Amino acid sequence: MPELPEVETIRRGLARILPGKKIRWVKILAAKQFPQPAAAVNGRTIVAVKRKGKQLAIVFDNKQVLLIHLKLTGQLVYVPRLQSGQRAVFGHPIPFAGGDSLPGRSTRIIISLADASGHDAGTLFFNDVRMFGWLRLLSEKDWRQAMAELGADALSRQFNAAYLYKVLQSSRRAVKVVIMDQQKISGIGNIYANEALFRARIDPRRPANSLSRKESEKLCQAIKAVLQESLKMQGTSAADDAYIQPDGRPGRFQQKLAVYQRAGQKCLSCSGTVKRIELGGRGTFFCPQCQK
DNA sequence: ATTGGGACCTGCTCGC
DNA sequence: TGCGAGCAGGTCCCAA
Repeated sequence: MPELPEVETIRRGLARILPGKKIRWVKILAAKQFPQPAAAVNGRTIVAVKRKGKQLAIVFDNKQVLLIHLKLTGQLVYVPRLQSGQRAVFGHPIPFAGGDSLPGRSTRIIISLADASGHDAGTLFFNDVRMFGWLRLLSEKDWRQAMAELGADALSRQFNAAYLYKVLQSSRRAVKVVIMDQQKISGIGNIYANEALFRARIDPRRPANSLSRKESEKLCQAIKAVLQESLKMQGTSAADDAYIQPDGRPGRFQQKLAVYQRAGQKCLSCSGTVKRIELGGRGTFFCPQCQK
């Protein structure tokens, strides 16, 4: 599922492609996911692609913003210009896109692009098997307000040990649930919450306000480290995971996962076994021997 | 106020 | 072999 490293990888990919391009037309196949008239963005030129937490923002020349949340299975795949009638075919299958060509079974929105002179400049496909993701066209003001409602981005300078300690002190919910609360810290989802807590050797069930300053610092460093390492490997395309980059390639950080989806397997740092429990209704993986 | 649980969705896996 | 139940999970919404 796209979390901070995956969404940032997508942002970087799109930032190389989209700025300077213009929207020719938009085809909305799932109105629920983009409940505005497609014509609202026609003719707009893209000036930037931004991100906070797990949300992407395509900024237009008129300051309006197309805010995108991929939720669990959303994909943004860019296909360069094709001959008319030709379908995009990749050298490797695109998970959940309905095969190795686009549009696929799970394509929900198609955005046709043009270069500055109005010629076809490729197509952006929004695929989403489970249809939880969404796109919204917002004014700059509404976008800023939506971003202000998110907690500090986990890779920003604003998110540091002191910030995390303060957040943790404010709740006695399980520490894992709290670090996944997007209103407190944005960008951390189930994979990296599990991985960061393992690296920091902290039991995910502990009440957030039971962590010392020292433990908060350790956890903060673990969060930053795991997010940065994953980003270097273009994110995690785990089993059952729809995440791919805009060019269709998967990420590689799944090779580095220490606990996520490793229930029953040997802990990588002790003789124990990775255990799976449920916390806040979500699968939680940890090593009961290492994590206290 | 905080917290827990269901709803939203689809495709895949599993058991009968 | 075929079918239905169960499961996965980010976020929102409601209820206790």
